[in-house]
Amino acid sequence: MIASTALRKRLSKSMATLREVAEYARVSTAVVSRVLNNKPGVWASEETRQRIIEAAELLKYTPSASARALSTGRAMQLAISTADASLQSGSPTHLWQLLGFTDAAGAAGYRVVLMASTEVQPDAEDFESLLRSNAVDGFCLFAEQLTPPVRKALLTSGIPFVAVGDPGDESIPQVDIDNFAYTYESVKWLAEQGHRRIALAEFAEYEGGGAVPPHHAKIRAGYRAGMAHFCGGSEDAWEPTTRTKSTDERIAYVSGPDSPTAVILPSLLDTVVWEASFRAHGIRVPEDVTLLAHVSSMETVYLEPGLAYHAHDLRAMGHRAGRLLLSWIESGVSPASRILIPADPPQWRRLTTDPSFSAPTERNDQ
Amino acid sequence: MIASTALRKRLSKSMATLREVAEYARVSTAVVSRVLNNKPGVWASEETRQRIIEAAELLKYTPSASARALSTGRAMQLAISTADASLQSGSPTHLWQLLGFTDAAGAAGYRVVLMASTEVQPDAEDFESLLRSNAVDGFCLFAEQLTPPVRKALLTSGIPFVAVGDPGDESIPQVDIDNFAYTYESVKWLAEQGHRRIALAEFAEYEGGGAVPPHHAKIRAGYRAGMAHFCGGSEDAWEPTTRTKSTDERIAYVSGPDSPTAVILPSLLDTVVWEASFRAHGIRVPEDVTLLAHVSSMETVYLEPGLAYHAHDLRAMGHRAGRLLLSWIESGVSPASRILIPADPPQWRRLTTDPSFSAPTERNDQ
DNA sequence: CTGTTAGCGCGTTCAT
DNA sequence: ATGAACGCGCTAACAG
Repeated sequence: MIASTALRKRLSKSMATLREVAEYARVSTAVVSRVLNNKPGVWASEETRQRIIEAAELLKYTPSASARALSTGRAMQLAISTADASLQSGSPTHLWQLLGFTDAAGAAGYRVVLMASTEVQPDAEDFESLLRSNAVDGFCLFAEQLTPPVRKALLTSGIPFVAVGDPGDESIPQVDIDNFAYTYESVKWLAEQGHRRIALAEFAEYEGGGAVPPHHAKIRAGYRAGMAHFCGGSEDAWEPTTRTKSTDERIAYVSGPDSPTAVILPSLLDTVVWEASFRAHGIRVPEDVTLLAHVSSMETVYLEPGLAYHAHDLRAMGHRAGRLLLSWIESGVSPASRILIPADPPQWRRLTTDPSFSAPTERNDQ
Repeated sequence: MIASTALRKRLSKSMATLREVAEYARVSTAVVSRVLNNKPGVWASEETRQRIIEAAELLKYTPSASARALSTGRAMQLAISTADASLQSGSPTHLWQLLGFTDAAGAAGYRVVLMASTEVQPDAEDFESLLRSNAVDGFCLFAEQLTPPVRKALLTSGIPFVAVGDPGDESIPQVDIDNFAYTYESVKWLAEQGHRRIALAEFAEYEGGGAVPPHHAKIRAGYRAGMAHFCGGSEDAWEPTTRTKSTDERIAYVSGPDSPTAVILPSLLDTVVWEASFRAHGIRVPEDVTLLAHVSSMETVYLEPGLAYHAHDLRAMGHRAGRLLLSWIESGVSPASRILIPADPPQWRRLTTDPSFSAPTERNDQ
């Protein structure tokens, strides 16, 4: 086949093989392999050792990934599925987790392969066939992807995998934000600012039939625990949703005499929308209403001055997931652990060109 | 080594090899390979052919990626670098392009590997070593990543690659939005709505020393051409920047007697910010000022009713880039082409719960 | 301690 | 039309 022949020629021109290095250094391939891989028990004459290293450098030797994979049975590759609703919709949240995961993999010499999919739910068969092809050594999944069939396929195959987020099953290796403590601390901080009537605005995707996602349950639990401890309890009306509300409804939430004086919001976009609604109607932020944004630490720069924020590091989260997965792969035994990432303490977004601004009762302790 | 032994055992239990399929079907491995790969010149007795296929299915045979790669010299993998400022900052724009690229790769049987990096500028050595390791057959880069050293490394190596966006060099294979026509059409549409004084608000990252990015130059050229053709020219003051302006400055832009009556905005976030500024100061959108948002087609759902938008399909763009790269890989010859993706026609965002809203002088022709 | 050799699983010539 | 044999590049077992 012509293409094949041409290919080989091109490759043999630019690629240095282990054999070539060995010939150049006048030793056998085995020694080269052992020296370059730092195998123990090689007190090779320090002189030949240098000769080998120099030869490899001179010839720009790079081991063939496929040959090594074939020989060792390890592809040195990790897979991550894109069959996720948030990711498909462009969520930076998942992108940061993905990047953090990739960092961890790269630092350990692993590559990350993206599993193609336009679906929002993964197909178990995709995992199985990729697994059988021996192209990857482990999987990373976002929590929502861990449907019963996928979970079963992964567990029975014995392949290492890790979940990012809260899959609602503590027995599988996972890394998540500590959502309970996170929201609890948000409430605590707002209480320290003098607030007692604090609202928690959440997404409402699951309204109308869907089940409450596990991480939302934890957020609510943390909120209620905080309210009970620091504010003498809360009311159901203080848990509005973010997406079903119009500007008028948002205004109404904070206008009554017993209405909340602070609102915890779950995303940057919601924060911008709520803030716009308030400012457009003469409600001052933070003087009249304090908005506490739950955001990623990468997003804080986009927050308007006068907002409070409580940030978590999603990239670190993905990184941690990668390391957990790698520990499984390299030890061969499932860590069976559940890692919760703590958040930084809440803060005010102070940077402003308006020198008259000052956040009320500033506090910034650990 | 214990781990290695355990590994082999696990693999041999769950993986079916070509040899096993051959033994099960009582033929030689060569025939199995030919039949399963649909090689021409195989009028194998239709009966054995069936036997082979059934055997493969029964044993859940999946070819070993590394073995095939080693044998054919093709890894069936494409690489995409993450060393990009926008991507690192969480840009959904690049994420969609990435997903589109992954779609195209997956459809052709290729996997996509993510090159790890926390940097915003890629290192040429990363590409070269990955290339030498024979782990990928081609590269996809975002335009900003194509710095001189990287470009040189790729060109001299002869490895197939493609740029997404505008690298400012038409000789290399690339896929981009047709930014000239895009902005030209935006102006045309606004002119059709009755506007004559139209502003173009851009990012200002390159102000203060940086060079004007190639795609911004095209956007401006399209804007000016459109203004010259449909509005009798434009003024320099109608090209403000989006990030350096405060609310007051934005208000000022549209408040004078000769100020713009329409503003073209480059992103969803800017759109939200400008709109909030206007509404907060009693400037009605779109009655007083029309805002035309340049967004991705995936984002239109987030636009407030009353905004105009002009969307492009970033996912399709990434897809097209993937196909271009694949054509290079499979033909062996550089396509040396430059593909420009057209945008959909501008539209009003009409969906609203407020029945009193109606966009002025609606037009929606192709 | 080092060199020789046998695979890893697949694609592909060469005989038949 | 089909089977036997070789090689891709590397690692790991076995000799020396």
